[in-house]
Amino acid sequence: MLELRHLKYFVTVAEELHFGKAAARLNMAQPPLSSQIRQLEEEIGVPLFHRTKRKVELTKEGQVFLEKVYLILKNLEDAIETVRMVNRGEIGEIAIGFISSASYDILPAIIQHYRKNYPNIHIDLQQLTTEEQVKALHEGRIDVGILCHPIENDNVLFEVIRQEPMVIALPKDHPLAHETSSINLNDLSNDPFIVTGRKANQRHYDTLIKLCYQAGFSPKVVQETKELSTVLSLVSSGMGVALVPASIQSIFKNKVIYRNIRNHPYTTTALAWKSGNLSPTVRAFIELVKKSIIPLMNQYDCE
Amino acid sequence: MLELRHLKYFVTVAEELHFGKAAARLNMAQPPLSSQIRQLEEEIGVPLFHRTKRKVELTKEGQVFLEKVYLILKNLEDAIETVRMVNRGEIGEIAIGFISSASYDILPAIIQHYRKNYPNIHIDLQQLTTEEQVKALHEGRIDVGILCHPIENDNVLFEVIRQEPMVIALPKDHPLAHETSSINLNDLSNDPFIVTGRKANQRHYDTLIKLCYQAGFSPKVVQETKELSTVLSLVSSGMGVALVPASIQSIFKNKVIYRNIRNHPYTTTALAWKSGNLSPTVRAFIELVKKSIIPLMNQYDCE
DNA sequence: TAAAAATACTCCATAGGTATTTTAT
DNA sequence: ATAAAATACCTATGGAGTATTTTTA
Repeated sequence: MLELRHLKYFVTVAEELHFGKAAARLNMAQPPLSSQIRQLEEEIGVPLFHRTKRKVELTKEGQVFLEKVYLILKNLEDAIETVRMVNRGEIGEIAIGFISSASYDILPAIIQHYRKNYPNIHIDLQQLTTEEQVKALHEGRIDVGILCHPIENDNVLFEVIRQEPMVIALPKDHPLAHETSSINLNDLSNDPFIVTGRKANQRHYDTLIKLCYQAGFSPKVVQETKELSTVLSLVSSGMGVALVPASIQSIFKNKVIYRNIRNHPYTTTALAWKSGNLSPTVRAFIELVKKSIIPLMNQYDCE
Repeated sequence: MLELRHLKYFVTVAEELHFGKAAARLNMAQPPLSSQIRQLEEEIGVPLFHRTKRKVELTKEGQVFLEKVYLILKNLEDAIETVRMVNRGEIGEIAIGFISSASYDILPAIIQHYRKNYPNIHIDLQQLTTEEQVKALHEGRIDVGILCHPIENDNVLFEVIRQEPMVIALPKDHPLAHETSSINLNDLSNDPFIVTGRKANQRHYDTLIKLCYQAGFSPKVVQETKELSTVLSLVSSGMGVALVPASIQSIFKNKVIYRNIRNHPYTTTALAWKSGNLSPTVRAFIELVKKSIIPLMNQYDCE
């Protein structure tokens, strides 16, 4: 039976054109090398060397075979190296889902770090709500999700990336805009609220309703938008107030006033993935987020 | 040590996704197959299958490896098939030298037969004198030569292709043109002779001189040309007579009269090649000429 | 006659077999 | 309960070693 051994021995003898020297290079004795080469020639049914007792040379067939075998052995080495890179998560592709609120600091931080460490992975980014991400994870449309915790789903594992306070965004001319202490939500019971769309982001809407309910009132929603940045844009125009995660404060800083809330409600962002066998790419991504991103995200204190 | 065995077993298991069935297809028992696959995984340092006791599936790495291994095994098969074709002389190239007088019937017959049997061999044709061919054979510029026998050279082997009479070409209005019996060369002792160039074809020139000398006169050479066809063209114009091989009679038949010579001088065309190791292409060419061409060339009787 | 491949033989590593166990469904 | 992979252990083929012969330049 033809084996790689035969091909490697053949290449060495073809390079040395001397069975003794070739055997030395292969760290073996000359007779078994001769026998393996003879076996190779019988296997493919073609003489590869002209031998006399004095000198060895390649036949025409041997010359042709040598070129081909070089390539084959090279391809095999490359294949193994490629597979090892795949194994280390260094080549491949990853589809990442994220909620819009992650796009202001968590997502850029992750992408920047990840691309630096794994430059040959193709990244497919998809902005999706938390619920859409859970579905997409199951259907394999995304490999990992950056979403709102908690999620009520077995088969999905997660790691909390960050807990951050919810804050109130106020127009500059709002009566509460210049207080220094944190405010009570029920101070806003008569204010119009701007929210990200009920349909587009059920969870955010539900959170607002729940917090206001706990504060003893039902919020007056005047406008729904799709993007969080649009919410803030409308707040800055004086249309109303909004409940937003603290990390958004970096943006619209000079047009909108952000105020902490008395009882410190918070929101949790997590990295999620489907339980079961992870591809090396996904495993490496999760490890990198755990090791490099989560430590960076401890800027808010939420007890 | 990684062997082809491992790759073939891997492909089979990857196709069946079932160690038992794969082992059956490979005509072996399941445990050694499992052990060989495990060995492969350890060798390249990467898991290729997710195994439970109940089902087997390819890892991401395994999927990538499978594609590459398919190609590698295919390339190896192709390489072996190519080498076998080289061995049968079915692919390659051959450089053939030939004397101009062979180009009228021997060469076309050989090329036609050869191309029909070996359509994938590239043929390089070089018109050369006999002496040039002997040199070219030694220098490896041609693989075989079609030339004038005899040749005084060891290291060159040959096979006679054809012996043919030398005949005299006469203009239509020559006094001897309408005799039916063969003529004596010395009947032409006063005729002007046209020859292929002394420099271009020393051997042909020498033959003429020798035959005339034996007939008791020295020929009067009025013109030298490079090509045999030019000689005949000049004969037809009435410029003189010429000594030519009989096989040329098919050409210029209606413009020139050909007459046999009393004592039947003849010329011998042979196939020649360098002694030593022949490439399969050359070996096959020589065999084909011996078997198919030489029998066709027995149209002249030269005893 | 000297260098190098082939031959003759010996040995042991390991590919592959058989019997059995483990485990997931 | 059953199917399928893993484990344990055994066998024997053949790859590789040593000693020697053959050959030709």
